[in-house]
Amino acid sequence: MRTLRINPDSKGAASPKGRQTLLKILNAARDVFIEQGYGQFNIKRVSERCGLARGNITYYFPSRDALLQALLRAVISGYTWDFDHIMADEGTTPEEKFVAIVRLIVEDLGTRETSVFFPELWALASRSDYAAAEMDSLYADARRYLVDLIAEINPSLGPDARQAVALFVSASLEGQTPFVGYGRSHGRRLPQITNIAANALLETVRSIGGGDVGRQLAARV
Amino acid sequence: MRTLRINPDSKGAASPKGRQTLLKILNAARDVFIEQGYGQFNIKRVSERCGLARGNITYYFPSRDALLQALLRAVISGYTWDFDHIMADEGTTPEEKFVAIVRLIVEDLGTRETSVFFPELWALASRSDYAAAEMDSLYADARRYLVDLIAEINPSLGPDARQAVALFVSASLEGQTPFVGYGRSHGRRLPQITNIAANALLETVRSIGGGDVGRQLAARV
Amino acid sequence: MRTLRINPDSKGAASPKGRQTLLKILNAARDVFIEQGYGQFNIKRVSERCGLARGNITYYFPSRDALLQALLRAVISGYTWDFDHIMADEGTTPEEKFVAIVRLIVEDLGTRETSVFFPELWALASRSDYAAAEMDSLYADARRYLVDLIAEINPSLGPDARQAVALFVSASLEGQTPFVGYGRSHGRRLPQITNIAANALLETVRSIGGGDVGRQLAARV
Amino acid sequence: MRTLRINPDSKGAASPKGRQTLLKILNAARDVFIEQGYGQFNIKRVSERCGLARGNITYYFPSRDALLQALLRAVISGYTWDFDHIMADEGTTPEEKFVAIVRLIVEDLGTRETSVFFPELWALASRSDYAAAEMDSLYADARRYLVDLIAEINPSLGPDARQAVALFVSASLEGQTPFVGYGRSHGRRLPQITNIAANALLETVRSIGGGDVGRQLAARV
DNA sequence: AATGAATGAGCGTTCATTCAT
DNA sequence: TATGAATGAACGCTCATTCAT
Repeated sequence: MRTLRINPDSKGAASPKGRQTLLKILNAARDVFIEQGYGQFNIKRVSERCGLARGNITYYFPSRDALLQALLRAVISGYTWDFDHIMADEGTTPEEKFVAIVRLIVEDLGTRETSVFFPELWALASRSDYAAAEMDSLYADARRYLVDLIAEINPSLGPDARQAVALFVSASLEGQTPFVGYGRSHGRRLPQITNIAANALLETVRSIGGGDVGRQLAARV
Repeated sequence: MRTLRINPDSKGAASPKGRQTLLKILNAARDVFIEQGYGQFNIKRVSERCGLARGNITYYFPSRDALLQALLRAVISGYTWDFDHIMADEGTTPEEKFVAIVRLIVEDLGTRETSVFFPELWALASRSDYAAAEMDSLYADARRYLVDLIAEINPSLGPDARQAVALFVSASLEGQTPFVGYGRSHGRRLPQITNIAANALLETVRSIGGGDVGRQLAARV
Repeated sequence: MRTLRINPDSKGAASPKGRQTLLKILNAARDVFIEQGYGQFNIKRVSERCGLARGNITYYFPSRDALLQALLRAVISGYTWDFDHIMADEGTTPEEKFVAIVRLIVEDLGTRETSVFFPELWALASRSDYAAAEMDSLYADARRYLVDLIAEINPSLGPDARQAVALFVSASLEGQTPFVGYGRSHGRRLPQITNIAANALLETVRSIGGGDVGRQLAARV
Repeated sequence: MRTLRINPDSKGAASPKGRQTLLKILNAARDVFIEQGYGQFNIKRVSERCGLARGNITYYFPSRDALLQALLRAVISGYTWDFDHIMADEGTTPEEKFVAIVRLIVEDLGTRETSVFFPELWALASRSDYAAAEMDSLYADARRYLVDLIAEINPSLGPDARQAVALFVSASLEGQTPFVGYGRSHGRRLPQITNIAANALLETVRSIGGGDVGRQLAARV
């Protein structure tokens, strides 16, 4: 399970004890959110989970919504996938790096936390600008790596096309979650899907046409 | 907006008036679900939406959950994408049919209903066996068409590999929803993504290796 | 199970079909009352029990209370214990008749209906004048027999004393219900208690002092 | 009116203020139960009675049923009749003690609380295991004193017979409640019935045959 | 006579939030 | 900081009752 990162300007984050309690609350919040979903996510359950009085939760988070926002930020902050060491590895080709990243993402979606958290986040993003913004920043981050690799693998793609292809690749990978994620109906296919994804998306990046992808492809089909 | 289909064994569908009211409730329920999400989906809002007394909602649906289930079923029943006429068109190649289906799906995800409903459904499926089952049956249905076309386009794939590839294709398409769906942060890229998806996935189906996909691919990468 | 008696001036009691439905409702009402208690006694359950629409129940009984009253009367009407043949038996002494009546009453309290119905009725009588009146008339009826026998067994007792002793005897017997009635915690002692009651109460009637019982006894102790 | 005893392991009894509020709630609950009966016993009425918000009642008692259970226990705990000083009086014979206890019980049943509470309890005991258990423990307590006295008054009775006779005596006394209790139709006869009960039951204990009461008596009648 | 439909009041329960200590 | 206490709004659900057909 990933570790949560406290937002430094949270209330109570000044003293060491405050920081500890903050973490206790956020961890409990994460557990409740993962185990019971957004629908059952409320201060009462969180307080029971971490053994603190309800009043104390509101001391740190003035409202339920504030807690949820802090939770989203904390979870998402912990998610910056560990792509850096993949990128830094000098002995590997861009293709190999691309495949490694794809594999990392797909395998991650086999964890309970990921396969529960993200669908909730996507749903939330329809209602909450805050959730939408957090979601955005997370994926923008991940796409940055993809864009760089795509540029190397397929130099014929222009900047916008690279962005679009990275978006497609990223969304394709995320889309596997509700189907082969932890506990989902095709969960046993996760390894198989991992391989398919790696091959298919690498091939896609290699072969997709140059120029303005959108217009060119529109003509072809 | 799609029309809802009443489950014929719903209670209260005895008289014509009852059936009309049932539909009124389901429509209101759909609206609330789409506009406010699962979190705000409750009988009070539904009753206000359709101008009926709260008690009358429970007359038709004995519990909030029963209403939700009926709603999921009704929405999902209306969703059997209109693939039949695509498949029936004798002048088109399997590749063209495949691309047509891909386009149909991606374009559909640009509608408000789809881009709100499905993420909620995916999140729900983590908690509710019922939602999971409905979700499953819907996608199983859609994949059936894909499997047939994949078999024609790439005859070297065995039955299980076809299933896996169809699953990957379908999930890849669905995965675009939270990113380029209606109102989502990259919504303006929907046409571009549509083209990329069509080309990339067709290419994937064409070129993906025969035999046991999983093992073969595992070896290649 | 005793049969219920319809109040002839009930609505709908005119036609044969009406009478039949009335009985169906009352039987269902009795079952619900016995099986679920006054607290769960409501029109919905009764209607489900007898398979009639709720609207139809209110056709016969304009209100829940009216149904309850009719039920009480119907049950109580069916309860006039069969004392007449005991009293008519010419070969038996008054003592034997008294004991026979005591036994009949105590044994009856071993039935489920009796041991559930009467405590509910006693509780009800605190709140409802109607229930109190029905309860009164039932027991006044039963006491009439006792008073006659007591007069024969112990001629020294004046009219008021006879009434008081009969009241004590009757209440003593009823009091066994919550303790040795059907399903109660000392239910297995019912036969034993029957014998004790028969002997003790017969002895009581025989030996209790003449004159004004109240004053005399007050002096003795 | 008797005082209620708080169950020491009740929730919310942490601070003095909490304990005070708990008592306020229980008192209100008792009043509602006595004045309006089990049928009208609900949290809203209790909250109105004690001037607290409904939510605060559930803060102390998580459910209506928990409140009812606490109420039963509190009322019953307050009921351990004051028999000890009667038993301790060295100048009185067992007969006199027996009569004193009988009088105490019968006179108590002339209070409003008793004559309303117990019939409700007996009815409740048919449905609720909890009520049945509480009822049981209360009466088992009371019978213990009777059994001891019976053993002294009539040494020929074996242990089981003593139990049975005590049960009969206790039930006979309780049985007077719905008839001569406070507000009941024969309430004016309470003093008269007190005397009859005292004499009759003392005589019963004195004269009832030794050996196995059940079998012997069965033979006699 | 009987049904299905509809209403509205009422209650249990949950829960975010406030506040005194 | 932390807790216990208290509030009030909201919601699910039950149910008696009314009414058109």
